[in-house]
Amino acid sequence: MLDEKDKSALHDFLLREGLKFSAQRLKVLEVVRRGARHLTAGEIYKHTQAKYPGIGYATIYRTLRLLCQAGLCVELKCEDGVCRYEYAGGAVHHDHLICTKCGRIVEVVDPEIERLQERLFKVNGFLPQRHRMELYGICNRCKK
Amino acid sequence: MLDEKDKSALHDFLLREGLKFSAQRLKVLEVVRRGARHLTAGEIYKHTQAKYPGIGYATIYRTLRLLCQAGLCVELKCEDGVCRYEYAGGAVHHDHLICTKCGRIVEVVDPEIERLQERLFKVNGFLPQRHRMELYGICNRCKK
DNA sequence: TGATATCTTGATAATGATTCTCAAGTTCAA
DNA sequence: TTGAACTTGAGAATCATTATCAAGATATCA
Ligand SMILES: [Zn+2]
Ligand SMILES: [Zn+2]
Ligand SMILES: [Zn+2]
Ligand SMILES: [Zn+2]
Repeated sequence: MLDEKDKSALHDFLLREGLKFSAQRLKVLEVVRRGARHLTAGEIYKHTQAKYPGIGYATIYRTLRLLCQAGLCVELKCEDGVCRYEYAGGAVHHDHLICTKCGRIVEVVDPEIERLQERLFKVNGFLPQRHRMELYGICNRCKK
Repeated sequence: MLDEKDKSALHDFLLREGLKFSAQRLKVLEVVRRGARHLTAGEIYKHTQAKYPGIGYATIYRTLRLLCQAGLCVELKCEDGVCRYEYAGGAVHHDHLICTKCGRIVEVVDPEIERLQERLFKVNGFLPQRHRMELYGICNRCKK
């Protein structure tokens, strides 16, 4: 169900941190890996229930945090106050273009913007860590 | 305490929307206008209490939403899940550079980035509405 | 292969920011 | 001045996320 690469990336991370492997953690990774992108914790909970009945909400949240630390997942704090998660194993950074009518999310990346962001960090004496850029507008389907 | 311009901008907005003027609304606007930038609703509540004892939390939240609609205030959804507000009467758009150690917030704007963002909207067939860009790093004071 | 120390889990309670409810108080156009 | 419509404050409700903790699973080492 899951690439060996993903599974061993999880294993390696757990070992490195002195943590333990579990079926639950693997199932959550599977859902994040195979499911749609930008799922909420609640959606991930439901999908994981199908593969592992009885799993609890707390485990979903704990595991998502773990996967983020392992670099296998990225958390996106949305304007509606709900976090969404997406698989990030070996994926490149990207930003989001979001339709305010239908909620459609398009992933974008502009190398020139990325470069200018780095410059902003430097000019202001900051050590760059990460950034978040969300562009809100109305998509072509909703413009009519 | 407040520019006539701010006061009448509030009045105009309320009139236009069929809403009513109140001392509470004026005081909240005053706090947002005169106080520090990027205050949380809780901080605005405390500051407003000093000027208008007895004001309730609900009124603070309701008024902040109103001021945002009126274009007098801008809401910033922060990573810690708490919203911060800043006066926006006639102010220009800006983005935020945030120190992950001390929480310091520097306001920045890069016209070139703004231009490229517009291009991203167009290229993807979106009608631009707004955007949010936050750069997270460690500021020079915290780098040591 | 056990014993065991440590980590993980699920149920549930707690948290904390924000929103809702509603009776009582205000505003303002007529 | 009057009254319909809007606001307010107190407290309850919401809702995503965290914390708690006893019971269960994992991995290490003899
Ligand atoms: Zn980017
Ligand atoms: Zn994405
Ligand atoms: Zn900008
Ligand atoms: Zn600002």
